[in-house]
Amino acid sequence: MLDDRKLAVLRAIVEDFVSTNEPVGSKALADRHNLGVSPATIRNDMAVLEEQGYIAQPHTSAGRVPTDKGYRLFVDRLSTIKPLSVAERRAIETFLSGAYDLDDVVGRTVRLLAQLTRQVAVVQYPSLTRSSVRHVELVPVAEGRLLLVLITNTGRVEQRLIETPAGLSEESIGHLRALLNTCLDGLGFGEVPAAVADLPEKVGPDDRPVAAAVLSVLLETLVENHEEKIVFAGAANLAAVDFSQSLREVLVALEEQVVLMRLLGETGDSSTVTVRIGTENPDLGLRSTSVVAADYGVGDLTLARLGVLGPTRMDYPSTMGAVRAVARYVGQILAGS
Amino acid sequence: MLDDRKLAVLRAIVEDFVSTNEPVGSKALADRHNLGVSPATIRNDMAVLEEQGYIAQPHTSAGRVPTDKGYRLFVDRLSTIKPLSVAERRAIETFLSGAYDLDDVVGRTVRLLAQLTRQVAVVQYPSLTRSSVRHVELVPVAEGRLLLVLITNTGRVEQRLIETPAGLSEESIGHLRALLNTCLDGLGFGEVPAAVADLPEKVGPDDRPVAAAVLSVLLETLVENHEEKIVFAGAANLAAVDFSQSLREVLVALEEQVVLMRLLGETGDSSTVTVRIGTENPDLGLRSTSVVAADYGVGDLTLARLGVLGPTRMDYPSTMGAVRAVARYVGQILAGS
DNA sequence: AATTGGCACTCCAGAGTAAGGAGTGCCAGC
DNA sequence: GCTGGCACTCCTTACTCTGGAGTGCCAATT
Repeated sequence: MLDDRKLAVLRAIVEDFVSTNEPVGSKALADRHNLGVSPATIRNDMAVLEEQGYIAQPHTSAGRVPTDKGYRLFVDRLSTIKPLSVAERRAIETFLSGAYDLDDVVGRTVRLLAQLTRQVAVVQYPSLTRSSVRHVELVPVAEGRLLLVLITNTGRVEQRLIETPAGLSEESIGHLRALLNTCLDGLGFGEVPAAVADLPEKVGPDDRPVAAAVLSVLLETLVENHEEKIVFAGAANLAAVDFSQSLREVLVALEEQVVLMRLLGETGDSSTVTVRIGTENPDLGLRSTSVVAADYGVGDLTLARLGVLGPTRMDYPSTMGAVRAVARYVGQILAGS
Repeated sequence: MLDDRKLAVLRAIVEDFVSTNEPVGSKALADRHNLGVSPATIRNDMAVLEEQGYIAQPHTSAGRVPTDKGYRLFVDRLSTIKPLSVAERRAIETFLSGAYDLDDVVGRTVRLLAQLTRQVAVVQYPSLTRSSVRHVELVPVAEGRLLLVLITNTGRVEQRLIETPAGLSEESIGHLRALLNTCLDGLGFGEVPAAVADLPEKVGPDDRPVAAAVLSVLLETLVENHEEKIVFAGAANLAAVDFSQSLREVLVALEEQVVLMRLLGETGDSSTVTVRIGTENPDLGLRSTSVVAADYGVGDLTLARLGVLGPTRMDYPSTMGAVRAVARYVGQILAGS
């Protein structure tokens, strides 16, 4: 349907439009890229591309602009991921290796990615459902209140307050803590519910209510797992692009954890980097943005996702390169710690 | 120098400009506020106010706009903090009391404040320097790496990775943990350095290097305290106001922890709510914004600050009311947990 | 002495008009 | 199937013009 030259024209249109942000016409194309044909021929090709929905004109007698469908074709068949330069790789490495805990790793990653791509970066914390228990701690913080602290193998630390019956002895707490740790150490979070089911029966009758309270909070934290932690950075980069009135919508979307989660999408179908373009996004406020995302993890184990959000009119090859590289380095850093 | 009527005129100008965002003229003033005098008289007063630098005109033959100096006078002498409505108070209370840990309290607070004021809210985590140690935990996460987890009386949980010599026994770790806890429990963070100074001497010779490593990380975390944690929310509200090109600058400033810290300013000079107007701010990118901030804490103990950032042209009385109210409620919530 | 109405003046905002130019679609010729 | 030519469209920019809001000043009034 589309011969090679038409594809080349589409590629040229995307590249020019991305770099100039202005509708591109047949003459400019013929000048800047040596396609070996005249503007008139290009016009004919453009007419076909437009008919098939890959490009559109803002108004009669203007140049052409890629549609979402056009970008999609570009990403799928007309471009290759652009590897980062050596200097960039080195910068990533040194910047990330300075991190001293998980919060810091995630914080540095998200800032790094935002700076590298000059867009908004989004990073999800290593998912609880794919982690395992390293240690459980119970700390009394006040009469009738315990702090449950949960440390995962990925270094993530979860904390949760528990209301307990008054008059709980130090000894009972110690006992419970020991029980929990022997029960749970090293367990994947999926296995936790089964492992702790009979916990109340293992403690003295007086401590049953406490055990039950701790258990319910524990399960709530892990299994329902309703608060996947996720952060973003680089909002300022949005203001640089001309988003006109939709900037507000984008900012609103970014502040909603839920939207952010949906944005990164399901963890990948094996392909390294996934791209969502414009209306392919689930959220209405983000019709004119694209998301480039990838899984990251240690070895074969996928921990979570990270990505970049920007205007549909973005430099996909470079952005995909940056996302892929950062995802790999984060994996390495996490593996090392 | 400025009689009552001139002050009334200034107040009217500020109020009208804040609500309409347009330069206000003498006629409009005479119509909307019953000042009991004619527009001509008001014009004379305005000429005086302008001469003294309280108001300015964008261009000849336009209405007047308050200057930073004008807002300052308004805040200091012409307005009173506007208490929140009962409904608003109740909403705050229920919203905040649903929080289940410190992260959650801070997160809810910042979102609440942003929503309440329709501006950007900034909340600092309870300062480490004013907290005390509740519990110290050492968890091995891999060969040669320990995770130091520190729990404060305010419920804040700090984590930090420690590189240790290899071949550390479970027993040594347990010993060190016990030592740390007995040394430090209940101590204010200012007292920590002195208390742990002789720690290496209390452990066996083999464990000295580990003890030293733990100690240096601990001190680094607490005393240097170089990373005051601080969060913001409501960036989307910035887009609603017309910040023209400076929006980018403001967003950039917001993403810098350091700038954010300076923004909230020193912990208060006893007055409940402090206001920084336009050029009074330390940061250049924020010349056209104002910051309304307050301390929060439990009882007499100040823990940290929170506040709101918006255009200089903001509704100061309401914003101050919201900041004051939220600061109080956060204190109550923290006291209760 | 303070206040007021009148008046000429300034200057922005918005609407209308015109010229320029980039780009298109179509067609006939190669 | 490609190309050059040509008429046409319509955006962009600049310019002009007018209406109106607002000012500053002054002479009259209280």
